[in-house]
Amino acid sequence: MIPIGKILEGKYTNKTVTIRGWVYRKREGKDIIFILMRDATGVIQCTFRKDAEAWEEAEKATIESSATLTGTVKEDKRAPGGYEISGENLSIIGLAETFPIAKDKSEEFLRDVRHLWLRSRKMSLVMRVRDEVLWSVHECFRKKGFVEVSPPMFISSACEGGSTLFGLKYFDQDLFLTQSAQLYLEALIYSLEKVYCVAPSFRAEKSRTIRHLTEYWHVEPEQAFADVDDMMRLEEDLVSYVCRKVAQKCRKELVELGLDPEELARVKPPFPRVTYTEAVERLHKKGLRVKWGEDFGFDEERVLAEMFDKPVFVYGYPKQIKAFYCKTYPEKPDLAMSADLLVPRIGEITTGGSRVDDKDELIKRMKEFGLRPEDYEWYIDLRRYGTVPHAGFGLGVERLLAWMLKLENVMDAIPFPRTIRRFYP
RNA sequence: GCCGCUGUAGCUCAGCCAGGUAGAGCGGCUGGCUGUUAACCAGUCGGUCGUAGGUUCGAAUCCUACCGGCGGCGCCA
Repeated sequence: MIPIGKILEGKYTNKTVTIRGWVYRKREGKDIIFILMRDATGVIQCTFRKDAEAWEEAEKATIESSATLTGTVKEDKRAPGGYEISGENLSIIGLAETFPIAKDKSEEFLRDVRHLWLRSRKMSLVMRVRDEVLWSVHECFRKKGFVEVSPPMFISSACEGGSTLFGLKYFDQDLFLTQSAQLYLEALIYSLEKVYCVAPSFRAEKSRTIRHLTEYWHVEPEQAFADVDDMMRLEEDLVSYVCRKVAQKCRKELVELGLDPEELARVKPPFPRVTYTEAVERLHKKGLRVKWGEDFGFDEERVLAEMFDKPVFVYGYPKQIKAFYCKTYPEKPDLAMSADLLVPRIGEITTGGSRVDDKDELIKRMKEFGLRPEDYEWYIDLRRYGTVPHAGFGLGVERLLAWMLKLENVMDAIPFPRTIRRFYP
């Protein structure tokens, strides 16, 4: 059994091969049938003459039927890809009914039949790049001495506000699905110091945008004895590493998706860094009306991101617009040691920073945010027994991928997207 | 949560503003075709016009409610 990709590399010219895969296209003439076969490695044209033994079987084959095919490889400029197989034998494995996806298709329909649309060139290319993104994330953390850990998905109290959690019945208790592993990662740094996870996060935000999923994959590192500046360095290293690896290893995929690998290869540290206060000033110069102390909306993020040719960090936010666990600068107690990484079109792809490491400060901040410290006893314990300064961040995998591949929607960066409106298939 | 757009054949859409017998292309099927490139040519099959009410002699078209989908804002990764 020969992978089609190997044949297209010219390694089997004039040899008899057997391939297996699915019928990608079919065109019938009076005395000749063209069947384009695809497998995981590529697409190749196969011809069947009327006098061939396989003619009848070739006539029967329908789009997306699975089959085994034997024939002789020939170099032929008329064939897409430059090579074709002169078909001698064809054996249909699973005869396909009329495939619902044809020439005309809408985004809506393709999402209704996502289980079938995953077979398309576009989706398979994106899935290959996604694989490389995840692999290179693991590689990068491993090289830096981080230990991969597995956080829980069921949680008993909110990581942040609480209004955006999915609730569920857990036997006779009310529990939630996690929206971040952060609090659990914080517990693990006391033994492992540098940890990370790649896990799903669930958010019940009723967002209707091209950058929101209710279930998304979250890369979250947490590091002891580190602060927000260490995190920004880690983030730019990670994002650059991933971009470089994808540019190297997914060159073909990028080109077929209509992208320039060099553009990704140019994403290198350092990324520009802008303080919140500077960002407000820059936005004022652009004519946007933002008041110091207010969080940026998507319009502001977009304008900021488009000022630079690389992802940009915005750091030093007013503490009231950041989460309760965000540490503040000792010399500027109104500013959070927190940074967001912004990219054009998608907006935030990461948020992170230093965490509050003092027990009394943590309890005070919880109360300010209307949280009940008794719900977080275990988390407060982490500050009771050998607390250390520490920091971490969260990266949205689908947002990263959507930015890297210029996808129209984060839904196309995951095989089976879940949004407020869509959970089938 | 607020706002906008949208729903007509398996798929993509026209018809709706100005009410009067349901249309095209693609796909399917049948036939034709000198090697096609999402082939081409001819014929043919295919629809409770999202659902339920209402107005009207008459509703895909006007009105109301509901349902599905897409997007913008807010919220966030």
